[in-house]
Amino acid sequence: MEMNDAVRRLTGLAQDTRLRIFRLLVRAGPGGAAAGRIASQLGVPPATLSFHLRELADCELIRVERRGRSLIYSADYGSMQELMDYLRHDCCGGISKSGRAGRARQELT
Amino acid sequence: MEMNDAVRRLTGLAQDTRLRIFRLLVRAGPGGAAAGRIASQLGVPPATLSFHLRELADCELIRVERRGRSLIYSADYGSMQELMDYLRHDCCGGISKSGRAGRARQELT
DNA sequence: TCCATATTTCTAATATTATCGAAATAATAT
DNA sequence: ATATTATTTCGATAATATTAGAAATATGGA
Repeated sequence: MEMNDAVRRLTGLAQDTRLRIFRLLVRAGPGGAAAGRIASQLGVPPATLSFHLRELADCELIRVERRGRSLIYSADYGSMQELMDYLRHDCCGGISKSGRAGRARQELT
Repeated sequence: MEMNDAVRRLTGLAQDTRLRIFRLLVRAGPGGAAAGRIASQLGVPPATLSFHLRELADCELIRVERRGRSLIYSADYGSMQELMDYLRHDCCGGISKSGRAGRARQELT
C-alpha cells in the first residue's frame, strides 16, 4: 500500500461523523446497512450523510450496492486491514523501545 | 480511549507531511530528531514544519524536549499503540466475516 | 555584551472540507 | 402515468486547515 492511499484512508476516518458511520457499518456486518438507516441511526441529514458516504467510498473504506430503492453500504474490511498493516509495518514499524542497537525491533501488535 | 481522541490522532496522521514526519521520527527511534534535521530531511520550510510538529504534539503523537538550542522531537509510541488498539477493538472489532450469528467475531490482527 | 544558530509565533493569503436545504434522479407500487 | 420512497447532486455558505515569509524568542558561544 502506498503512503498516499494510507493518507486518503486516514483522512476518511479522521472525522467524527465518518468514524461513526464506519463503526456502525462494521457492527452491521457484511450485510451492511441502507443509507436511510444510517441517517436515522446517527441523526445526520441526508445530504450531509451522502457527502460522507461518498468520501468513505472514494477511499475504499466502504462499498455500496443497490437493493431495490435502497443503497446498501458495507465496511470494506480488507481495506481497513491494509491500512492497519501499513501503519504497523511501513509507517510505524522499526521503532526500538530500548534504543539499543542490534536488538529485535518492536512492532505494533 | 475516547472516540474524540481517536479522531484527533487520525487527523494528526491524515496529512502527507505529518505522516512523513511521524514515519521519520519512528525510524529515528527513542533518541528522536531535531526540528532542523527533520526540516532538511523532508525539505519543508521551517514555519510549515513547526506548524505540523505542533499539530502532532497537540494530539500527543509526538513529544518534544529541548537539548541545547535544538528542540528534539520523538514519536510517542504508546500513544500510537493506543490508537491502533482503539481501531482494532472499539472501532473495527466485532465484524463477522462469515456473517453467521453466534460465531467468534473477527478481529483485526 | 553581541553574534550566530535553532526554532517558534505572527499574520495573511489560499485551499480544502463540512454543512444542509432544495431540486433532481432512481426504483417500486398503485 | 402518477405517486411514494430512498437517496443523490447542486449550490451556496461557513468553518477549518495549510502554506510560508517575516519578525520574535531562546540558547550557547566569542
